[in-house]
Amino acid sequence: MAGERENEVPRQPRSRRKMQSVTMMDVADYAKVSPSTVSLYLRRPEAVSASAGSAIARAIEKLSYVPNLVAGGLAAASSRAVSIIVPSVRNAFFAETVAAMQTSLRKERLQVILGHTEYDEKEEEDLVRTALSWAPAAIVLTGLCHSEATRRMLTKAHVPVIEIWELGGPQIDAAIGFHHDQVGIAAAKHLIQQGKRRLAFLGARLHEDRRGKQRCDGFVEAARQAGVSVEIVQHPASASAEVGGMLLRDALQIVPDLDGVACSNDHIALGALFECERLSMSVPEKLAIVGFGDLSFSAACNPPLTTIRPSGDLIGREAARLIVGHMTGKEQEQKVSIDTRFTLLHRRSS
Amino acid sequence: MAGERENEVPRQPRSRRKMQSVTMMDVADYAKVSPSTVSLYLRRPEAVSASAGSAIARAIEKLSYVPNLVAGGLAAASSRAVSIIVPSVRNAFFAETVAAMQTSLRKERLQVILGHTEYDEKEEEDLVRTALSWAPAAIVLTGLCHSEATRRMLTKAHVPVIEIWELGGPQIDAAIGFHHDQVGIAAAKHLIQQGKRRLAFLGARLHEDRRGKQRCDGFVEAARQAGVSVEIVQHPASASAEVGGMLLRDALQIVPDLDGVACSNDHIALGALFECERLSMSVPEKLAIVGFGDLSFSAACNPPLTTIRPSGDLIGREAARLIVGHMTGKEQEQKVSIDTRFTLLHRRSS
DNA sequence: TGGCGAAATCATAGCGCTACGATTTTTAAA
DNA sequence: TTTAAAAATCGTAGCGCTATGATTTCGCCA
Repeated sequence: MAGERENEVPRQPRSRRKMQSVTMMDVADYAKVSPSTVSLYLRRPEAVSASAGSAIARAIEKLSYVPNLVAGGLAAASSRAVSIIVPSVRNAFFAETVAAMQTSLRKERLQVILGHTEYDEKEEEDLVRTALSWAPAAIVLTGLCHSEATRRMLTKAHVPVIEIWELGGPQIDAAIGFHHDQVGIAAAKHLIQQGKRRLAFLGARLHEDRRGKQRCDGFVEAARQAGVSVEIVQHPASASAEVGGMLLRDALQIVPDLDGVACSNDHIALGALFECERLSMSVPEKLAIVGFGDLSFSAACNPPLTTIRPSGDLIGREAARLIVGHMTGKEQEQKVSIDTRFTLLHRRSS
Repeated sequence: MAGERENEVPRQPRSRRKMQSVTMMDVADYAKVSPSTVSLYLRRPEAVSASAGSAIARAIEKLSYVPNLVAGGLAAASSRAVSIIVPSVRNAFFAETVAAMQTSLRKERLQVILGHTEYDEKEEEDLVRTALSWAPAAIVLTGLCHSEATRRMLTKAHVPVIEIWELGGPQIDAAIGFHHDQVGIAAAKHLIQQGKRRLAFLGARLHEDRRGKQRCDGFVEAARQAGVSVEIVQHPASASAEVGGMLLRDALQIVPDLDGVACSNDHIALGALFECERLSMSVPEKLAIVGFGDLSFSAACNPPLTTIRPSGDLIGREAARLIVGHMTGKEQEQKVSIDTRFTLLHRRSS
């Protein structure tokens, strides 16, 4: 890195690896203040006099100083990083939340460190362990279900933990999300209200997708309570339009006079819609379809898809708000839980 | 945190904030070796004798020691973090790459730090600045176009830089991706081969989406060279099925006897497909449609969508490979460029 | 048994910054 | 003016770890 070894001294006592060429010390020298003042200025500009402030600002500009957050994190015993652990960013729901969080956190100069569990509890445990070694300002996890070891590490570490996208179970610190069983209930009630009486839930990967399963359970429960026939048709693969088509075919085999389906998400619903088209089954007359997610294509289908929209971005923004509140000491409450709700969008597929 | 202040000394010289309760020192004491040996064991287990190794392993297990990567990063002048800056993770393409990278990097115990530019060059500059203050092992950027300040910072910082998802321009260090103009050319050639002679390119947000624009340009150029009529129809909003429908209507207004369209991505193509359905326009007989991306729904549409598949995951894996190679010193080459190619999937929409 | 090179281990000096407590300067009240 | 209180600034001891070079231990042959 820095080429500082070729000088006249026959042998230097120690050749140190340097991280950066210009440090806070250099800025302090240039601005004729002490390093502490520079540090203070960087963290709480309002605590420094206007004259010192502008001198420091000029020095930073002149030397193009970039603070070393790693050193800062070590000294402060907490880094300006937030660790977010989601099942997968390929999933549009989580991508939306991650994007919203990152946007909100950036304003507070917090960085997002990302990890994917791929729906594996052991992987999550590992990711949490690594996350902790970064001494993050907060850790964000998906869902309320974690291994015992994960919970133990988190409670021992004294890091604020936020669990997102699920509500209604034992939470570690804060939780932000909604009740997935209520989504299922809303879908069932809606279909029944539309006069449908032979229902099915089309689900992908329900053995791994806890929240999908909750929606399914809510749906089945509500249908049963209303005295309406209901079946669960599922497939172990992850959700896609192809799987949706297959599931609808399977469902029609089991319940030939099927007249309403709820799907674990809009990918499945879209596939079901395409399958109806292929089978010349009129939607919603012969079969009503309700999805989940309100994905990018949902409003543009033929017919437009009735779906339930969660607010993934709101979850992200609220999580960021909580983290920032916690850091600034405003938010004292630990065990908050925020219900971000969901909306049923009644479009023409039902 | 650590409760070490209640001892007999009337007043301690300094109350220090502690990051963690059990440090490498504790492990060393427990295992009866020096801290250096523990550090060595953690970084290169094979350099430590079997007896010392197992003693250390036992100590780590017993004390449930979690190494502090922040301290490690400071001491080593480079952290085990890789900063990835993409326009948006909501975009399925980048989500796929990010996911693949994170999976590959995890095996080498490298963390992903994520940032979104939202297609804003100034934002990118800011993100790069912050990224640098983490002293990452590498920085991954999207595309080859960056502000002058960004380039300056990066070259000055001596960090390996990898630019992804674009090839064919001046690159900083390594670049991994493909030539987008060739995608456009492939789409045009394909449509012409199918006997189509009145073409249009349906594009969303082409003013911001550089790579979409490149595909568009390639398409138009190839069509012109073949002596085939071609129009560009665009919309400033970001890609969605709704915009796709609108664009197709616009296109038909401009070119009533339109017989082939290429779309800036599959969202647009899907919208066009739906619009055809509404207009009772047979696909591919009256109108052939080619998309880009091979998104989750593309194979399941009616008719299945002909599209061009980039390999987003391969880009991610290759990037990870390069980074790891660089860290271990295997990969010496700087200015490599890796062409990950693309595939035209001829399905029934053309 | 001695001696030598290789392997294993160690002691130490920071990496760049922040928080603490102390000191200096400024402000306002007496 | 004096003086207390408030505001601004400073000096410094680590935060926990790694890289370096030095030292010790080991394996092996003469």
